[in-house]
Order: sequence, then C-alpha cells, then structure tokens
Amino acid sequence: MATIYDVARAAGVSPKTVSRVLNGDAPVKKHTKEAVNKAIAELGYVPSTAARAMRSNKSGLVGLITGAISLSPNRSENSGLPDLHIVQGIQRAMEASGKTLLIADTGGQMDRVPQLIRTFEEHRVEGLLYVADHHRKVSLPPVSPTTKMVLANCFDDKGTPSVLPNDYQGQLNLVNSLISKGHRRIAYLALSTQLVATGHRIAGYKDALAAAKIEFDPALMVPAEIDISEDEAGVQLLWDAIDRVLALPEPPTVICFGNDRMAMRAYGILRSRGLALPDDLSVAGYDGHRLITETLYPTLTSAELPYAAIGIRATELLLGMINGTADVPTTPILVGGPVTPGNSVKDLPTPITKLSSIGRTTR
Amino acid sequence: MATIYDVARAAGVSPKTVSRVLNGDAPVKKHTKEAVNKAIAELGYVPSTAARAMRSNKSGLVGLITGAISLSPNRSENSGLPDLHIVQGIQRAMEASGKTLLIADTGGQMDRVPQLIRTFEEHRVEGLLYVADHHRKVSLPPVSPTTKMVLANCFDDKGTPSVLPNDYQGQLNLVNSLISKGHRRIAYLALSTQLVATGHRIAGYKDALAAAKIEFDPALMVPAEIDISEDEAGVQLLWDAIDRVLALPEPPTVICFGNDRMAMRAYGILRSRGLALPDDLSVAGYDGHRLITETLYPTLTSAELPYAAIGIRATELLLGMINGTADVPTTPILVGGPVTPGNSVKDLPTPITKLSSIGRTTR
DNA sequence: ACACAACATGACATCGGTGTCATGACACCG
DNA sequence: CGGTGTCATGACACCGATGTCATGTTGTGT
Repeated sequence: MATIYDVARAAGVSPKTVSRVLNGDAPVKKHTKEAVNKAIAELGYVPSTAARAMRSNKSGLVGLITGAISLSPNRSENSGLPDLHIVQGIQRAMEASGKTLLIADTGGQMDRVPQLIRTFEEHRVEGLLYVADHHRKVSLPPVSPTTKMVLANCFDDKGTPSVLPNDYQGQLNLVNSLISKGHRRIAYLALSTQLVATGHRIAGYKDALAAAKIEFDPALMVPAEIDISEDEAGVQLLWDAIDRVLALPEPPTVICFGNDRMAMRAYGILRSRGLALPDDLSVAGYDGHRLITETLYPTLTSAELPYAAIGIRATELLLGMINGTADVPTTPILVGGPVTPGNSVKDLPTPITKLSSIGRTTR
Repeated sequence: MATIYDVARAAGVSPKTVSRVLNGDAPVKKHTKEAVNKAIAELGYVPSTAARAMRSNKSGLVGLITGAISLSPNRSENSGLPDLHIVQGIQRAMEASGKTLLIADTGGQMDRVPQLIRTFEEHRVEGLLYVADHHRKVSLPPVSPTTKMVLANCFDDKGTPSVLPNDYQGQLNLVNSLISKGHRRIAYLALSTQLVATGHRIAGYKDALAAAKIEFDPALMVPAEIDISEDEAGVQLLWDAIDRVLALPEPPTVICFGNDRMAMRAYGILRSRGLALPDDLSVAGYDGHRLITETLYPTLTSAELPYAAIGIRATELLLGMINGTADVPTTPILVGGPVTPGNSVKDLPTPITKLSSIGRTTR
C-alpha cells in the first residue's frame, strides 16, 4: 500500500506538502497541488487512519453495543420489534458526522459486554452507545470515566444519559384514537407487569379512558403474569384471556394487545372462534412492527415504537457530548411515536356521543 | 489515556519489556511480570490498536457492506427474509478469529458503496464482505486488487468468490416433503421470474415431481410477472392467482408460495374464502422466516434459507484467503438448508401409493 | 575456575501521518 | 535599495507499539 512518502517522491515534494494538499490546511501552489493529486491518483494512495489517529489522538470511531443483530429476526421472546430500528437510526445520524461506527453484537450474552468494551477502548472510541432490546433497566460494567456513553432504550441507576420510548404517551394516543372511532368498551391484554413499559402503558390506558369520562373496568384489563411465549402454554394463556373478556356480560368492542405478535396470534384464534375482523371485533397492537401490521389481513392498527427516532436522538446527544456542545441531561429523554392506523379497527356508529375531537392521533 | 511508556515508568522497566509481558512473545522474569501487570492495572492501561496496526501493518479489521440493517425490518419489497441472518452468521464466525468487524450499511443506496469502500481502505481492512439482500447478481466498483473479497448471497461476472443459497435443492426438498405426506397435486405460486432464485427453484420443483413420477401441470405453476408488492394491486394479483388454481377441474391439495410473506397473506385470503387450514388446503412458504412461520396459526411449513450458514461459510472463506490457507474457489459455493415443518401441511391418506421413502427432509 | 550458552532486559529505529519551526523566495513600502 | 512581512515549502520530531540487535546476567559442563 502506497504511503504519503511514496506520493511525495512521485510528485517531487515533501511529505508535509502532500499532507497539506490532503487536508487543505495551508496554502499550496496550484501547480504543486496538481502534481500531488496526480501522484495520488496514479499510486492509488489512501491515507491511513491508524497513523492519523495516532498523531492526532482522535480515532473518529464511535462504538455501539447491541444484541439487535444476533437476536432480532428470530428471537422467540415477546420483546418488542426489532431494536434494529434503533441501530438504523444511529447509523443514519452518524453518517453525517463523518465518524465511523464500530458495531459489536453481544450475541445475547451480557457477559461478553466487558470484552466488547475492552475492544472499543483498544480502538480508542470517542463515544459509546448501548442499545437494549426493549425498554428496560440495565447495569453495565464500569467504563473509563472519561468515555462518553449514552443508553438507548434503557436506563441505569448511575445517571448515565439515556433515551427512552414514551410508552405512556403511546398507549394514551392509541386508546384515544379508538375512542375517537366510537369505542367505549376497550379491553387491554397487556404484557407482563414485570416489564418497565407495561406500567407506563397501563397508566396511559387509564388516563385516556378517564379523559373521555369512561369508567375503568378492571375486568377488561388483563396483564400477563408471565411473558407470552411461543409455546403451547403461552398460546393457551392468550386464548383463555380472550375468552374471558369476550364472555363478559358487556363484552369489549375492541381489544388492545400488548404487542403486535400477540395481536397477530389473536387473529388466528379469533377467526377459529368464528369472529370476523374487524366487523365482529376490533383489534389493536403495539410496536408498529411493519412486517406484521402491513401484512396481516386486515392491516393492524398499532402504536408505533419510535425506535429510529430514539437511535437518532441518542446519537445526536452522544455527538454533542463528544464535541462538548451538548450538556449531559440528568433525566431520561422521552421520545413519542405516532399511531399507525390499520383496518383492524372498525368505525363504530356513535349513538348519542357529541362529535368531540378527543385527541385523535395521526402522523 | 495511559501509554506503554507510562506503564514502563511505573513498573521501572523498559517499554519493550512491557510489550513482552503483553504479548508473551519472550520470557520475562516472574517478578518483573508481576510488577508490570500491577502497573497496568493501576493505570488502567489499554494498548492502542492504532499504534499496533501501524507497526505491524495489520489492522485486524474486516469490512462488511450490507443493506441489511437499514432495510430489513420494514422494507416493503418481496425480498427474502432478513439478510441480517447472514450478518449474524458473519459476526459469529468472525468472533472466534479475533478480528474486529467493521460494518457499513448502504442505507439502500448503492451509490454510497464506493465511499464505504474508501473508508474501509483508510482503515486498512484485511478483507471485505459484501452481503446482498437476496440472491442476485451484483456489479461492485473496483477495489484494490490486493484486497480480498467475498460475496455473500450474490455473485458477479468478474469471478469474485461467492457463497450462495442452494435454491434448487431447497425447493426440491420442500416438494419432496410434501410428496412424502401424500400430496400429488402441488401448486406453486412462484416469485418473479426476474429473480435469480426463481429459476433454480422452479427447476427443483419440477425435478422433485419428476422423481416421484408426477406429471408437471403448467396450470399449477404461476410465476409472478412482477414482484408481489404491499399495495392493493399486489394483493389482488395474489388473490387472482389463488382463485385460478383453486378453480381448476382438479384443484391442488397444497399450494407452495414463493415466500413466507405471500403465504402469510394467503392465510387471510383463504380464510375469507371459507377454507380451513390445513384441513381444506395445505400451504407451504419459502425462506423459513421464523417470525412468520412460528407465529402464524397454524405454523407454516417452509424451506429455510440457510442465511446464517452462508454468513459463516463466507467468513471462513475470507479468513482462509487472508491467511493464505484457503485457495480461492472458481465457482460459487452453494449452501443448502433444511425444510422447517409446520402444521400448515396436512398428512394425506395415501391411497395406493407404496411407502417409498422419497427423500423426505428433516433437520 | 573458565568458557560459552541460555536467559533477561534495554536502546534504538520504524510504521505513516502531522504539528512546529525554519528557511528561501518574492512583494511591498518608505 | 534595504527592511519587513507574507507565502510556499521543507526538515524534524512525535504519536505508541514492537522488531532487531546489543548488552548484561546467570547457569552449566569440564
């Protein structure tokens, strides 16, 4: 591989002059510049970031730790939609900065994280991003206190800056949109209460009802005791929960599910019960998992997890911290997302209800 | 950040001795070694890969170019399942090698590839992997001829080493498994004939029939003229195609779809036609897209695209090329995948047929 | 006790860029 | 015409790790 010395020799100038042409940080005579550029082209010279980094003590690298790549497409847990969207947002935001993103995947094993951080430190990354697969609390091994770090989709108790989805607002908007379509008996088959998101979403659900003066009916809200899993037992639980709410004296006109996968599975269950969607019953999901919402028939109404936006926001924050233009936030940054309307929610004739515009959410 | 000189001073030895302790490439007295390790721990010293790379002229980096991260989760085309699995396989295989993977995402814009390659060259990557979103022919910009490169899920006409899914074998195995369940009227709603994979798969379909002495019926094979898209028109085409084969005098007992998404959509269509799956009609997909195959009700039988295996194979090949232990293959390496059995295919009573074991495929 | 090998360690140069300072060539001004 | 400033360029050191070679130290056989 050609070096700056080779170029200098070929162009008949000093290496320093070549450096000046490359970086444009000092005036170079037009004639000289052309000779240098010609030599560069002929030799196919490409400057070495390693040498540059060593001299300047700046790597131009940002590290990203995630499990999104190894887990996303085929994980069987009930976690949200591909956190890969977060990575995607990060990539996009990083691109513009001129820095290079170094991605490390945990492969699902948290115990590999220290090793990955070590590798990043060897590469002298200027900042570190950690992306979790769902809204959760994490506890990361200590990193050099001088290393900037931002958590995306997670938070810790050490006050590390973090960016989170606004689950409260998401469920609130979703329920509002159902109410605006005339629904008043709204069931909610939530995710496990052990998930951080569930608490916020239930609060959003209740507040939306309260704002519309609809009394909260405990029988309509079924939080899953355990995460709904792939296996028969999980399906059975879902089946039972659906049966229970449908058997109520005053059954719901719509069921909100804790995520799109539950809703997707419910499609099959409801149909095998002889119910037509959305004519006999409306359905809504959560996550805005496009593969599901767009491909299901009918398309599924869902609250979108703003994962790309979280990635972008986290990156902007980190880059700001790196060049000192952003001050470190002391509380998590919350990012809201829109409701993705589908055909799974029926427009109910509103009998007497006034045509109030109860916070219907659109893009 | 502490340097090797800081460590040397703290331990009262020369930098070179610290280096020896770090790399274990020469004997160091036990007492000295302990002093050095103590200094390293106290200073939190981490060696700089930049400096190391410069001296040794080896970066320890491998570059990966893909669109998997930006496109996978929400793309609306009919391409296969997440090529992300390939990336995943690459990660896993790379891990063991001690090299660091530098991932660059095209964001779907091929014109960004030269820029990405440039960045990789600046980092002096030792090898380059290119991952395509589906089995296809590509034409990449020229890279330095000394740079090793392997194509995954794609090939070019310059003889660049490549690793591809064995579409012929996949469809053949799938159809064989249907035949072994007693099916003899097997419809095939294929993908666009413009896709490389389609040709191979149709050949596999036909050969499987021929091997079982089932006459090929052109009316049962419907290649999509255009890629089935998300929109209404695409759904309409699928609807029509299904109607056409079901209206045949001798209708199929099973329909193979070109991919799992088509099959997923067909679930809704068939049910709205009043057909029960799999009792009235069996269905099979292609891709082994777990999110779909495992979550649909009933679970979907599908031919698995061996994407992880392709990633692993491509990585092994590249690593072999880098350290000169592997010779460059002149023809594409084909990787086969298993059939993922689901509940969407009914076991037909076999009337007179002999209990031959016609290549039934399992894991 | 002596010669010589094996061992342990250090001095120094080197990798490829770039910051600092010096130097030579002009141009401009009084 | 000499002094001073600007411009264009080069010489040299340095970033951090490591290969090469030299040097000092200890052990071993006779």
